[in-house]
Amino acid sequence: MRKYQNVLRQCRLFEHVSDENLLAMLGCLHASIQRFHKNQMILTEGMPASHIGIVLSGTVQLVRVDYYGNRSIVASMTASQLFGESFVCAEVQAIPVSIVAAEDCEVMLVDGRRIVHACSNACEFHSRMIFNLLKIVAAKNLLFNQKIEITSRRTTREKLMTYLLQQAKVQGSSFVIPYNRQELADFLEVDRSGLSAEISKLRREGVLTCRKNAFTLLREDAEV
Amino acid sequence: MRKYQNVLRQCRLFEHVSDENLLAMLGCLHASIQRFHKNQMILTEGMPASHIGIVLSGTVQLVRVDYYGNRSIVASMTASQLFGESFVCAEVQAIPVSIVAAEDCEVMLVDGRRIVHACSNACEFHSRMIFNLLKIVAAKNLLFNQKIEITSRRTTREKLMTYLLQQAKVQGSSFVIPYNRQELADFLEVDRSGLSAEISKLRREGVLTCRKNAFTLLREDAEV
DNA sequence: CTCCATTTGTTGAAAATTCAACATACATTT
DNA sequence: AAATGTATGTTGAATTTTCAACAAATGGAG
Repeated sequence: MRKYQNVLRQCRLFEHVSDENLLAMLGCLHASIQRFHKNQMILTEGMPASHIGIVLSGTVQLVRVDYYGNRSIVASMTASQLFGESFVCAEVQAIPVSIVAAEDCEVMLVDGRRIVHACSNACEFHSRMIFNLLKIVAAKNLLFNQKIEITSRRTTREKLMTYLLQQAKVQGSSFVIPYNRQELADFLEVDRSGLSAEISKLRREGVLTCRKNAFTLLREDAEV
Repeated sequence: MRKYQNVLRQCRLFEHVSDENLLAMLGCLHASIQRFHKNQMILTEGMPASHIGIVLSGTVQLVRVDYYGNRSIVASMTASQLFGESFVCAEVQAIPVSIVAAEDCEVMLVDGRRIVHACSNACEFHSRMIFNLLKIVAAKNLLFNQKIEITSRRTTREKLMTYLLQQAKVQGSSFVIPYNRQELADFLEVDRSGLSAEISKLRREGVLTCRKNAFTLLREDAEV
């Protein structure tokens, strides 16, 4: 566990928790560390919502695959970020999405019900964790809002620019995105080839430059 | 306040709170009741996130209007439901959406920071409310997931059917939706005329019947 | 370095959406 | 009952997306 202490300290779930207490809490939560290879399922749609995951290394994606096999990427999480917490907190029977390893990764799984339900050990950090969880889940809500802002746009160009401008707002006009072209298309909910064409067009128009996943916005005034 | 006790008792924010304590808490939260007419703004995009609203009567909508005036309805809330809580809990500077009265309505506004920040009165129900808030915010998260399931579909028909099947799952095959045609289009993020055309087509195909906002699904096996 | 597999870019045809304009239905008021 | 305003349905043209197929580029492995 010690090996992961730095990542865990970054995790907002343990904000304002001292290192020694952290280890005690992990025991209380039945924490276990697991490794997953790229494309492996971590949590599968339909499973009961019992565990909360903490990404220790690598990247995991929240994905939904419909009846026809169309993949849709809802969100992407990297080191120190949580997944599955909303399903546990809302006490759903079956989780409505899957969590997949986007690359080789390590995750810590904890028994979510030990957080949400009363802790029999009367663990004094229980309420601190609930408070932290509230902030985390609320922040996810904002992420969903951003995602809806994107998908509410009607054209591929508008969706792409809305996403890129969101990123530029946080990271500055040069930034790296966590998606390759196919993944970006699955996140923006558009056709990959159409997306590639649109990126080329924006490049020709001098709105942006990009090299793989690294984008630079040149004229942020460009009409979205 | 007494007049609204029934609605407030329904509100999950006050779950496991006795009536007498409820009144005390409302004082602690600086609760005020306000009336809004149809189409009036309750909270406007860009405002600081300070208040949590509880719908007492009528319907409010979470909307986003883009640069070109295209309206997008993110969600709709009725009596006893909360709005604005995620923005307060996530401590954002400016709220990213607006809250509008979809019809004449009454709402209770409470000072959200009094919930999220330490209560100086050491109010003993503070932690109970935080716990309730966690469940509410997590449940909203699931709603967003449903919304994304809808908007991730590519065609108007698929978006509509996804929404109707979601409703049928909860309410049974006959149900009333909280949207007129234009609002439904703004919620599904599609063109209104195209939506009308698709509804007519589904009607002709014998997949559903509808009268205004009341829908009945006839063949739920219909391919989405 | 070459080969192979994967990713990204390009293109044209088919399908679907959007847009605008109008027709019809519905509800309310005068 | 007529008139008015709003909501809903219909249609065709223009735009955009999707789909499929292929070309080009990239990145590792041997």
